[in-house]
Amino acid sequence: MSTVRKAVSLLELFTLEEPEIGLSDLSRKAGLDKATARRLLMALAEHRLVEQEPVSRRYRLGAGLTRLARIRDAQLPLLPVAIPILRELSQQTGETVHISEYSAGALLTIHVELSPKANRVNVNVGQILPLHGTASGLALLAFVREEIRRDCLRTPLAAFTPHTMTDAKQVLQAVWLAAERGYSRSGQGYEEGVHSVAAPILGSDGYPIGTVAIASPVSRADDSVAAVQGALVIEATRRITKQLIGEPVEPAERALG
Amino acid sequence: MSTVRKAVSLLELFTLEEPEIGLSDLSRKAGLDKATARRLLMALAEHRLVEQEPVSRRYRLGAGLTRLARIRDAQLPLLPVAIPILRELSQQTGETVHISEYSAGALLTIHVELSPKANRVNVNVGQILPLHGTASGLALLAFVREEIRRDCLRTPLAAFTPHTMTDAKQVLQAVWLAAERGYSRSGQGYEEGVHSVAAPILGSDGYPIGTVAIASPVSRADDSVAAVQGALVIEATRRITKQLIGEPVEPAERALG
DNA sequence: AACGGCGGTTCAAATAATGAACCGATAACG
DNA sequence: CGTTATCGGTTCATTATTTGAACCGCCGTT
Repeated sequence: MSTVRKAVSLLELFTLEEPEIGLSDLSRKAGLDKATARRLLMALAEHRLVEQEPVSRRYRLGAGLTRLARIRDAQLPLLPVAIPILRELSQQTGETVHISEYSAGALLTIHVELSPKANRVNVNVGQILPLHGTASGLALLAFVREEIRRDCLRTPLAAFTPHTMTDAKQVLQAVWLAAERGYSRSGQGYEEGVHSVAAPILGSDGYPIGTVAIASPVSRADDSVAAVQGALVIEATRRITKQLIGEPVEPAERALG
Repeated sequence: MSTVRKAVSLLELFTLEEPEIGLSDLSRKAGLDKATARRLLMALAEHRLVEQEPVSRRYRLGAGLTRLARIRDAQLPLLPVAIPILRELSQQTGETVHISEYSAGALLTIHVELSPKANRVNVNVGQILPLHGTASGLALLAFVREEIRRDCLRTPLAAFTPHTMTDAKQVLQAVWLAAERGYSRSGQGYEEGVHSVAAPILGSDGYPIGTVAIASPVSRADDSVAAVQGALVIEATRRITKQLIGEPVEPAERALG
């Protein structure tokens, strides 16, 4: 494993639940020697990607990350634009709504608006979603470049639940349906008991840069609910796309059977 | 130079002005071989710290940074709390206001509210401020732990303008004055023609975690203006501190002559 | 006082990083 | 329309960096 990968994997040990970690703990969790972990941390600290709490001597993520993230967000300010729209969508539907960003062949969940209901779907920020097993993934596949879709479906498809579609043909059917309707649907393909509906956010080139999904307990989902949610999620993503680009964007391509 | 440092220095080449850079360009700017730069970028991309624009093949900062920054900000949510207060402060004074975070022995500027006036001070997000040459630095030094202050003033002090105080005794005088008044003042210590007034934001332990500064053209600054700005910047930092911690915080220590 | 865990350091051995030369593709030029 | 330059990307023998077991001093517990 390259040194850089090890260093970054150290960064990824910090979570919302555990934002400060000591050296020994950190090295154990990363599977690295203490000396190695320390050298990597020092290098990261030099650029403020981590910092050390002076009294406890524990490490935490550094201010440099805030800075870099702001540079990125200035270029592609997804969250500030999307969050109010997601909140509204969550209120309209009473369900958990999450937004994911497409990056390096996968979807990364970057924000969640939780349903106020006691029986709700919980989604974590930072979660990586498989393209073939989630509504978000299907919505993305329905509008990406043909080549990316092919690459994704060529590799063997992992099963996350007994309901996961692992046959490429089957997935393609769902993708075609999503391309036609404008929204995708997935029942328990990634997590048991979770039903989702999703639509893509388009970039200025007409290809998806991410997705928005509404996740409900299966007990509250049926065809008519899905149709309503589908229409709402399409509207939400259109609004986000429009605000992001400054004008409505048409999909550059649609998966067609 | 360690591999990690090289990798991070690649990240730091991306700026608001140039958020997308090609491989050759990137390797030249970093002073690295093209092959080396590429390997580093691949490692970073694997963790989504950078991503590659599929068509132009140029690189840009990745979504993983947004995610990590959100974890950090959840722990220390300076900006969301501070920005509205900074904006107000900028409107009250008509001057440029900036906030910096203390990390690893230096101040990093994390947000700027620019003055609406034509003749204004421009400050860039991401800029690192020297502790002895800026009002922000002096405000910090006035309230940090004795040991940090000593360490800072022991090393030779760089001169950024003919006005920079490079004598530790002289700097200490300014620090003492700042500790007494609650705000610091610096005239052209870092940039010609810039006058600044600053105060510290305190963490729950009573030590500064950052500073807020009001930067004016020297032509608009005199003793009475500075006194007014000083009172305003103290009030702003107190409000930020209070919102951050949940209650007012008294300084743990003051530099005293 | 003995113990165990912490953060941090050392240095010979082992492994990973390096970069000059190369490839094919694309854009610019006379 | 060939020539040239630059792009992103790759290769592999050479080289320099990373590695980790053992060590330190420190602190709180037993």
